[in-house]
Amino acid sequence: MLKIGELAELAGISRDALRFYEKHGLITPTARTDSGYRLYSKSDVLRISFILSAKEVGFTLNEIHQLLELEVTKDDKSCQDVRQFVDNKIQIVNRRLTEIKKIKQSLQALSNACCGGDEPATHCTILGALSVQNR
Amino acid sequence: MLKIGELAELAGISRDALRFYEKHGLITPTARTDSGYRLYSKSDVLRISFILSAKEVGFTLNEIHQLLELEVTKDDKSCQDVRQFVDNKIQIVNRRLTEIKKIKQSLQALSNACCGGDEPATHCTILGALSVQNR
DNA sequence: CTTGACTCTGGTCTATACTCCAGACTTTAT
DNA sequence: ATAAAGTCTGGAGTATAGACCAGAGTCAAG
Repeated sequence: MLKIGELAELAGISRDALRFYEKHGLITPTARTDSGYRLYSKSDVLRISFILSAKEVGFTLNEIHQLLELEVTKDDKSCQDVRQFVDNKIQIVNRRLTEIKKIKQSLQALSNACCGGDEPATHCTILGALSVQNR
Repeated sequence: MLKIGELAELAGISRDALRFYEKHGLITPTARTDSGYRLYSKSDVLRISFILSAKEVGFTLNEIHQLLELEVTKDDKSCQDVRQFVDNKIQIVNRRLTEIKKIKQSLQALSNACCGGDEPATHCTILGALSVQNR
């Protein structure tokens, strides 16, 4: 079991962030010491790693909270609810994936085009690189 | 040339957002009418579309501002500066690309696994789907 | 057994990215 | 020609995601 400082270092975030996530219901330490120190288990580590991934992808803490709360209880209703919610998120993710590939190409075009080459200067701004893409 | 409301609708954002971007130096309308109405050109539309893409990818308005300001003036110094800045952003983009693929797989696993199948209920939370991935 | 590092709760403060008025002017439709 | 819809500036308000601080308790090492 890890104390808050240890988990914070492992995850690369601050203790305050961990307490903040707890306050907003994203994670609860598996246990506490007698003196009240938070103790995090292995599955807490997995949970934090999911939270950070999802954040990186652009989900808000609120959305992440909802994702973590999702549970299919095997009846049809919960199933439909979950499926609809998740499929909606997948759409969002797909849109981001498209955008991120576009931006990546523009950045790479910019990085490649300008140094030492004899490309026209129009390639040498991000919008130049972008409009080259668009052709 | 488009008025602010027309561009806002085209881009799917609010007029206030457009004025906000302007206030923060991300875009300036190509012209104004005699009465002071903003007029946006085609290249303004491209610029807004870049801003929105970059936002979707998770860049802050500040970073986007820097990206839009980038200009290689063909001397070695500006070239090096730009290259370093851009390569750094590419790294960030690559990290996000990795994360987004992970999350997408988890979401898809969750969407597929739970409805109608006879998978164990452990697959039926996002963390269940995630730890299935990890195996 | 004390000193320094860590943790606790509760609270205030900050940056980012807008949204939402208010009051005045302009344009468009009937 | 007038009403409705759109635009202007300036300023206040809001949500999100923490950072930072104070005062008090806790733990580990010399």
